[in-house]
Amino acid sequence: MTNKDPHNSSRLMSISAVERDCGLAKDTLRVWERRYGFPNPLRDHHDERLYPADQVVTLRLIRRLVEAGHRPGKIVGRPDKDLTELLRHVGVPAVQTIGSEAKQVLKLLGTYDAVGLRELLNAIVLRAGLGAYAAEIGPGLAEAVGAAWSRGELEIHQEHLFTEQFTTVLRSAIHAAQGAGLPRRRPRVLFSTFPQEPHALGLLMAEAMFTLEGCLGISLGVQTPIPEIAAAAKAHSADILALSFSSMIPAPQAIAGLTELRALVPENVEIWAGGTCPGLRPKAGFRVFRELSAIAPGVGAWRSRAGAGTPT
Amino acid sequence: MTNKDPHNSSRLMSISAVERDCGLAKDTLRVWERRYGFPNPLRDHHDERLYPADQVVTLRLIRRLVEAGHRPGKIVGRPDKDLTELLRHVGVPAVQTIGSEAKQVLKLLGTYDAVGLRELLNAIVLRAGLGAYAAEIGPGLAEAVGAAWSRGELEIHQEHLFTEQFTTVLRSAIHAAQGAGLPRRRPRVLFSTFPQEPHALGLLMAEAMFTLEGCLGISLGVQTPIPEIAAAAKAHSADILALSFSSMIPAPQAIAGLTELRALVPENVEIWAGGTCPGLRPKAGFRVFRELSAIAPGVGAWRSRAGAGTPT
DNA sequence: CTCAAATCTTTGTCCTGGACAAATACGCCT
DNA sequence: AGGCGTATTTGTCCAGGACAAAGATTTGAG
Repeated sequence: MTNKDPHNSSRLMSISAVERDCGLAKDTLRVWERRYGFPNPLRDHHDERLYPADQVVTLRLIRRLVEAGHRPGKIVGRPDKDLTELLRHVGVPAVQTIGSEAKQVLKLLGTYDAVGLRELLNAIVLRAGLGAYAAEIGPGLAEAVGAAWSRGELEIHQEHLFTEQFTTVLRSAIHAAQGAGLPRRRPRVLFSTFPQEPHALGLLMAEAMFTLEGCLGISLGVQTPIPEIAAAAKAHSADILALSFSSMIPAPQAIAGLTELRALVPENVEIWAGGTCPGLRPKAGFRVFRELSAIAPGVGAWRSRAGAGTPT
Repeated sequence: MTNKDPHNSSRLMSISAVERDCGLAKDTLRVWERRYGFPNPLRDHHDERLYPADQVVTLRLIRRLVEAGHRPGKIVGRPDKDLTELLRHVGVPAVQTIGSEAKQVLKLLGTYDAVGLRELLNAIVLRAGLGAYAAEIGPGLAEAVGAAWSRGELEIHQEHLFTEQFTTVLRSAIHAAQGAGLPRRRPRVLFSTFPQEPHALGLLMAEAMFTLEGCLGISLGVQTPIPEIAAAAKAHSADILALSFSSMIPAPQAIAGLTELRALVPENVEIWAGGTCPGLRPKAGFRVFRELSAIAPGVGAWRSRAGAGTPT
């Protein structure tokens, strides 16, 4: 067996370590090298790729740009300077409004202070409220952390740590909101993602927005096969199916899945899609929410449409 | 581009879907086919593999056996009957003592009832206590869920859902225990895993055990590079580094990592390894805990060794 | 008889280079 | 401007070979 990995040492990384670090498949790394001449790794004595640290950082920049909708052919091989310039124009521009919190988060991640981070996030959610935390501050902080990672200022496991703490705080805030005064009433909303989509963050943020509107929420977790989503919708007599997408799924596949789902559930069950999937357009049979803030009015509209909004 | 996936339909799965389902790398699936003649997928019009559902179930059985230490060469290609027979002899044998809870869990997973599952787990942790929940019931339930998955009675996303709910409940119980009366005192324990190890469950169960002993805990999350573990140990002046392993990491690599870590931290910092890594043996420089129940006496021994056990 | 060192076998990961369909961009027409 | 057909880009898959790490087995020493 040959378990290539320890090469994190001495600033040279094996292809599997780069795959873990950058989230780029080995096949993709190899085909980019063939096509664009980058990355350009060294080789060990048995011709296995060894990626220098600086190329890994460049790959991180590329990864972010591709996620934001840029095409590899246009950017792979360009110097870091160009890439950072392009990156300036992507992402949430509201970073300055949460600049001080973001700085604190990065500092806590730098000192491996998970507890401090959780306390900070808890303080933020208490001060700003669940809505702002989920819809504005959260995405802003995630953006800041992702940007720091792509600049090489953070390691991937620190981003994971942030996600974990952020998720924990958000989940418990949702839980608290569900238990609080406000009586729960329809729509009954079912949350999940398609099998190709492992990201839970967007889903959870959506869940927060629906919870604030007093909806009844049921989370299936991520990566549920489409037939099972339909089955669960029936079992729980859901009114709305909320599906979250990132750029992991290409838009046509998302649309195909949504259409398939549409055919499996009754007409009166609505399908709402959201997330950061470049090029996902609304079509007959489902709605697309590009902003979390659009959820609240959407729920209001649903309730007017549905009549009085029958309790439970 | 060619994003192979939707083939979950019609009971035929693409190689990438099987990889996700079974946790077996595409390369591994192909080389098993070449070497052992199994799996034996159909091909689509462009010679791409299409795995029938029954072969996928067999692959799940094989996956579990390999995880438990069996060698592929001895079991790949054997009929399901043999595999199920072998599986009877692996895993926690205490399943009957928690049979009724396990049955409830499987039922709740079957009806996609995440909330009910969380309530059940919460009830269990309150009744049985954190220690029994983390050290006995948890592993037993995880075992039961994994076994049901390998028998084809559960889909992989349902196992994920269980893990998520179990983790949430455990985390909040740990949190509650930390806040409760019992004053926290040394040893100060730092938790993490090596970069190749993404499983958080074992780590969290260990954290529960240490918390019950009144230790000061710091979790770095999973997949921390070794130099960063050492740096965090220094920054937090940890007394013990607790590392968790599953069969994702082969034993020699775990030992190499532990030895590397040993060289990076002062002599007086102890390194404790645990988890289900077949063939991980204690060596000079670090201890190996095969059972969670061994942690409590271990902490007691540490405190006697360290003198009175200085507070904070 | 126990344990460690040396030898043999098994096994997962990496390699090259080719292929193609899905995804996207572009140009055209209404 | 917006829908449709064509051209280009791009990620994933394939075959088949190679090898070192992991594990099993044998050998040798105390």
